[in-house]
Amino acid sequence: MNFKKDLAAILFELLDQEISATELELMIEKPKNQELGDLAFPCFTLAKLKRKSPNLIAQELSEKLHSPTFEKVEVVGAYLNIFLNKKTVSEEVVIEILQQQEKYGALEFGKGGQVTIDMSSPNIAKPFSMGHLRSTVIGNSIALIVEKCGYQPIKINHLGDWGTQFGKLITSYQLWGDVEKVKQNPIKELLTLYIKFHEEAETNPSLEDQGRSWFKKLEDGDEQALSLWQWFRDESLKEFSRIYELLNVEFDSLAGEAFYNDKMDRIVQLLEEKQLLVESNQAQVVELTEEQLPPCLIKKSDGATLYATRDLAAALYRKENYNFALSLYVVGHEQSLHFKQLIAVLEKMGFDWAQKMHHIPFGMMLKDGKKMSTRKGKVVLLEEVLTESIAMASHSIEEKNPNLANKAEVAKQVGVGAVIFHDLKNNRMNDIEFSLEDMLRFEGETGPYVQYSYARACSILRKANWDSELQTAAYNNAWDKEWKVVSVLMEFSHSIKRACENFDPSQVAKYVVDLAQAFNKYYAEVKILEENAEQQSRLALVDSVTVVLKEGLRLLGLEAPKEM
RNA sequence: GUCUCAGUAGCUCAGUAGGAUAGAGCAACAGUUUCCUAAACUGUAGGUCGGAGGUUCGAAUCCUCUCUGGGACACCA
Repeated sequence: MNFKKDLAAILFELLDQEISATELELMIEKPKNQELGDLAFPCFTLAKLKRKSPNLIAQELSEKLHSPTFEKVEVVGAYLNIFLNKKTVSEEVVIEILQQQEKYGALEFGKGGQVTIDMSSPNIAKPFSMGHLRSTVIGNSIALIVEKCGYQPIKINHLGDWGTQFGKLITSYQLWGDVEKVKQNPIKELLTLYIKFHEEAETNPSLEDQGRSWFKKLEDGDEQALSLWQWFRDESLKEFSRIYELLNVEFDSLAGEAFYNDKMDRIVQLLEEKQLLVESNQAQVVELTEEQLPPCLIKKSDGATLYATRDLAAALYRKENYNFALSLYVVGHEQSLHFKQLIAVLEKMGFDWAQKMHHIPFGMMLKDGKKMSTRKGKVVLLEEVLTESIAMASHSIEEKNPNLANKAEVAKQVGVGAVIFHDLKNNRMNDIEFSLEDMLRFEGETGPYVQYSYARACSILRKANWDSELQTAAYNNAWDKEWKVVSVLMEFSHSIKRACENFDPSQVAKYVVDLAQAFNKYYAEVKILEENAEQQSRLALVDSVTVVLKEGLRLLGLEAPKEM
């Protein structure tokens, strides 16, 4: 069902095989405006080759261009505009969707390859902020998209569960902590203790030493330190899992920073063997002057390891355990330099698979135009936002559909959907100014809008007692009013491909909005349930819209309630 | 200072392996429900694509310079 390819093959012959079909296929474009046609072929570049005016070439080609799938061919200036046969194509598309169901749009180019995705990665004992939301939601959608393209995704939550802050936290807990309080509200209480530590440390610098010494004990395997650390970790994870459940995100691995503690010596040793380690200001670094990057710090002057060391160990571990085809890191753009260095060091070590690693950066969540900081307490908590959004969805339901059966469940799906969609609909690199108002908007280009479109379509099928098994109903209309919808339906796979190639879920988000818009227009214009000869074909179209909307939403991590 | 990302309608953004008259949503204004869920649909208005050069049949898109804003740049992650 690749009409571009068909057209390219025909043009290849008509142009005396002077330009390859693949090249021609790349030249074919979609007209800006559907009234101009479904496919367009600009003839400007042919002018030199054929030594004729482009307009004349277009004219000549149009006279020779014939195919049963083309309804007509028009010439506008140097453009060859092709109109597809609406009836043939529409029936083909609709039947394909109804037969393939949720498999529609799937691709195979990733067949079998494993893709590790480093995502979410919140810090233990700290609140799950809006910043972590981005990594979680983008990573989750990329996992789903990559899977749709044949890969096997492995979602890794690289937890921030190690570091000097745990020494500080243990110190603070020993001095002012309370078991019950922590159990009741772990993250909030641990954060309070962490903040208190910093406040007290300003007047009592010896606390810093205590913190360091507790972290040393932790590293040395001190039982008391270790059990406290384990406890903090467990309690934090319990709380995170509540959020992950709301977001409907699961992980294949929770191997965080602590997991790599015993795997770093090997990296340092390897670097030494390859003579890449250089001493600089008492620290051990890998020089990256040829790569025009600042040196990468491997060991501090006191011999302790660093972030980069840990990530090197993690990269190697992932290669050896998953033998990834791609290794993705969904981490904020602030860390771009770090990942450039990381990949450069691995390449220097002779690991050609370093090229399979990709940093997937994204813009920041800003508050008043500035980065949000945990210290100033100016951090927005994701859970509060989600709760608020669900409440708002609930309110809308009471207003618009009070007789709905499972209100609470639907409110959750819609409320959470609004938040996720808001994050995914734009290019990842854009910074987002935090605005509850924008996030909880349910009209226009939003998650709820798409979900609503889906619910409407489902409602029609329900009213019609549509039997989805009837995949070959009589299709007998002109497919004129439905053409816009059909032409969007057939673009699904293309949007998935783009999303996968660029690791960009917004491609799918935009697609799903396009489809919802086309459907809503159709819905307003045509009375679908009208009982006439063409009713069955309209219902088949509506059914195929529900299939694609639902699958598109799924790829973004949103649910699709049948009623709302 | 170096590197990096961004600058398109009042606001939020699409569009960037060069193509036709630069598109949506929100907000504003005017409409649409005896009829399939109005979380919808229709219409009006809104633009020096930050600026200046260049490349060419053609530039929001590519190159150079420049202005503005965000971010990163050695012992945090």
